[in-house]
Amino acid sequence: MKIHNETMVIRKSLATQVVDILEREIVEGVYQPDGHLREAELAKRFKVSRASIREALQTLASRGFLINIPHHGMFVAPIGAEEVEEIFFIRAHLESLAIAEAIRQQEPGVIEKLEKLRLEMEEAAKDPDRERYYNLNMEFHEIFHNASGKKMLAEMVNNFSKQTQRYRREYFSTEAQMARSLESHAKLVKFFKSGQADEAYRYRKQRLLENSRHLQSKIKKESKDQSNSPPYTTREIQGALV
Amino acid sequence: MKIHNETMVIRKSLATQVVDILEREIVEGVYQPDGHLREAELAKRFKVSRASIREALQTLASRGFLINIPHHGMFVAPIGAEEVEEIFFIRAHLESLAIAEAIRQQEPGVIEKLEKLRLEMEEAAKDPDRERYYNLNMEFHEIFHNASGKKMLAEMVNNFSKQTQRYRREYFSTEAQMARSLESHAKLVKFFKSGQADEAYRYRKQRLLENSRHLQSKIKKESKDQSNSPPYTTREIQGALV
DNA sequence: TGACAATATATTGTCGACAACGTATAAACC
DNA sequence: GGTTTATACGTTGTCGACAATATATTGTCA
Repeated sequence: MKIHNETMVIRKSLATQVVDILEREIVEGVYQPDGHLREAELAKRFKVSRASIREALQTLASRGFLINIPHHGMFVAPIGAEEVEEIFFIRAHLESLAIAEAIRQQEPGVIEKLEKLRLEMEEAAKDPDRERYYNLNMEFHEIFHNASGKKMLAEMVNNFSKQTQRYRREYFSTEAQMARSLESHAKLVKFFKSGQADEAYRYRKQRLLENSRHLQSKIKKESKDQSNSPPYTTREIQGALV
Repeated sequence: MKIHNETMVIRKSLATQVVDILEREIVEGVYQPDGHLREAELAKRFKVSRASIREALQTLASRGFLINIPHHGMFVAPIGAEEVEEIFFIRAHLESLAIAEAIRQQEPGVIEKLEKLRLEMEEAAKDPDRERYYNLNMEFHEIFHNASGKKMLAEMVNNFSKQTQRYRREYFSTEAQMARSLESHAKLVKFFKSGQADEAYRYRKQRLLENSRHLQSKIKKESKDQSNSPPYTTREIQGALV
């Protein structure tokens, strides 16, 4: 049997490519919360049709990065204190679940990858190279979640992580926080080695709920400083938001 | 101040209308698992352009009802034993969470609605009117979840419910099962009244995990009877599915 | 001048047509 | 006859244009 399609590489659709770029830019803060992503503008920038842009925007909306207001377009999802609380609340339960499952699974090769990443993170912390630490941290957790063997669960958890990423970015700002993060990873790796799934579950949940409280107080303080008014004010739109 | 937009009703986009119809049809089994939803066909049926159809299909895919295979289209998500297990696993944790939160919230008016629905369900069980019971059951749980005050959580849980709906349809087939369901609702209402959030959490989780096992064995038995081969067999597509 | 109506502008919503891709069928070659 | 190459077909992917909608601007009248 001959494989006549030698590329074997699935050519990504234009919409998918746009999604990848925009998602990263939203996470990195290039687009501010409540920012309006105009279709025509993006079509010109990426040199694709508005159809592809619309498809990309819809995908991002379904992932929670954008919100669609009919006849007004897509806006970067503004995450207030309440939303952060809710997202972290869900994360706290799902992510700890994924971790516990991964430990029960004991998929071969995982522990080595985690240990390797953990060591690299220690180096990055010493430097200190925050950007590198940040990326390694993401990778560490994604590998952990994927090792749960539950695809949907891992995908959901990874997506939630990305959503809160823009707020967590500033989390690793102080070295004390990085130290706490390192300790956390060491504990998780230890739990993995010894197969202590339940302990890891409780530990991770606890940590995430702590992070949630930490971030909430931070956001509340910020929003007090600059009481930002919503960009849309008409009665109809307000109604749509409810 | 005059409201010059007297409709005040948000005119739904064509895509949204199509979504509503197709989602129900998928849940009701009009479209079989692995069934191919052709854009041109649907466009002709609904008398709208393919653009609107594509948007609708993408939405349904993001909700987990369809899977997109590039250059081959959208197919009704086939849920095997593994997927059922995973969905129920996630549901067991998230739904019990929503219920516990709703009980902690004690939003006024909720308990009356739940009690009213529960009594109607008892009637439907006596009849027995399975269709009515089924719809009341859905409403009961949606109200419960929404009362959690956590919008995302409620939305996620409700969506998962719908996804497993096509398998649960046959669940209320015997009267013994309906009786167990009734008992479960009575317990949940009791927990709500007495504010026993933690008890409700444990109870609901337990029940869902039981349902999961029950359904899995059923599905496994079915698939043994009719070993259905996948509708797509080429190497490329198989690769895309991984 | 102030309220209301009419117009202009910007943006999303919808459409039909063509291009690209993958598969099945038919033709050509040994 | 069996294998390879070429062709035709069906379906999704992409595009540019037009329609519908909401807001902002201008014009009109008291």
